[in-house]
Amino acid sequence: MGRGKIEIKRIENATNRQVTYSKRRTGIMKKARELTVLCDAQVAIIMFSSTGKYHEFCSPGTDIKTIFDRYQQAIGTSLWIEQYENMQRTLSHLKDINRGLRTEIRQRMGEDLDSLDFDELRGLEQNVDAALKEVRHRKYHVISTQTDTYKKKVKHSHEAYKNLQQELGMREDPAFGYVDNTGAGVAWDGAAAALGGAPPDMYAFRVVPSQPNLHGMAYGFHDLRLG
Amino acid sequence: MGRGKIEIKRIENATNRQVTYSKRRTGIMKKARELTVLCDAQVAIIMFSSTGKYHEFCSPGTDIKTIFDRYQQAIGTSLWIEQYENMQRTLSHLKDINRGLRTEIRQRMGEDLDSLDFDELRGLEQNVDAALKEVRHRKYHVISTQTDTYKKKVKHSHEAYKNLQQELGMREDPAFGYVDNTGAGVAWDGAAAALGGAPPDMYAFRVVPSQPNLHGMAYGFHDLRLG
DNA sequence: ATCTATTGATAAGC
DNA sequence: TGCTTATCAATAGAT
Repeated sequence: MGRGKIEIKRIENATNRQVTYSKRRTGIMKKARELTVLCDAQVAIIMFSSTGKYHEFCSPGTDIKTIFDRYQQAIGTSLWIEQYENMQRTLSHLKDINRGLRTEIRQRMGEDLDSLDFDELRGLEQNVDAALKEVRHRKYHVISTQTDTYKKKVKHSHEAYKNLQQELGMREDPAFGYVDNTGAGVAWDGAAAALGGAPPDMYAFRVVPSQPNLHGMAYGFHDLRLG
Repeated sequence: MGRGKIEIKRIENATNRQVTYSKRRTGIMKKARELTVLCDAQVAIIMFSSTGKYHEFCSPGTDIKTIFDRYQQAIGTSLWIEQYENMQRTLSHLKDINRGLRTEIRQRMGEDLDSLDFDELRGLEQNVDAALKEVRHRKYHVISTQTDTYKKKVKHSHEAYKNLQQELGMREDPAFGYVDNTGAGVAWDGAAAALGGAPPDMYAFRVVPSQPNLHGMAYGFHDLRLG
């Protein structure tokens, strides 16, 4: 229908293609509107041109989402609804788990114990007691390991210092009678400081007196509302 | 286009309407297909007849859901997608939180302590220690409350027993010289047993030697996978 | 955009 | 539904 018949295949000329798209798009929309009125039907059309522009048609009195939902239900594979409900289930399950975990943490902190009976309290006590031993053990392990490390570092530094001093003494021109002990001493102090401070403060490194944090949460305070 | 021009308004004759629906539907589908091929466009059409039957058209190489998603994104009011992504975010956030909570519980149980530095260990130790005191305190509270309760019950029972014995002694015919002390004694033992066992075992009621449970989870073991 | 020659769609009838 | 055909509508190509 036009000045000549055309083959139904992709129009290579981009301009021509765009023009034809516009004309025929209008035609389809009109047909859809007529169908809607004549036959009392519901029609939804979504179109994307090759240039990415979109156009839509929808029967009056409804909207595309409604028709799409109805379509999903009709076709049975209401993938989305199913997926949505699945997510909702997963979510509430996760929230339940979350609630339980927070309750357990509170109880491990010695709060909210009213709901526990004697056996549960006994179990909790034993468990927390065992945990305390573990934590202490680990703490002592860490502290002794660090102490050893620092001892070694200090020892090595001291040896390096003595070697340096010795070398300097050999290279120094005895005629000048001058040895830069001050400079060497400063270097030594600097090395010791860089290693985290020398004894007597060995156990005080990086100690913060306030509530310590773990994973961004302070032990002793938790936001126990549901996320 | 037909044997006569028709007005674009609802066709009252149902049969006629249905026939026209079929014919025009086919026409639109054909037009849509041609548009797809000629102009390299993506088209999705959903149609519902007045009788509720549905028909669809979709450009080859894609599907209606894809086009609808693209449409939702294009139009901006991607209500559904937004809601979906919101849920997805909430979900992964909850999962992260749960992961953190499980880690904290494990650490409160004395496990997975390697990642903690000295300060964190010190804070954890103090916290667990305080919690242990709380739990012990609560346990003693529960036990003393229960002990009092049982003492009272035992006392009441004993009084009831004495009253009963007295009443029996008054009603018993003294001529027979017989009082059923054995039976009363058995009754008394039964009452004591029903109350949870008599003293020296007062503290052993309902003690289960295995791992106690709390909220369906045993202290000392947790399913620490993500829900 | 607008204009037409031409093809395409379809109303009515069977 | 499917086929036919007279008629009207859509549109290809030019301007």
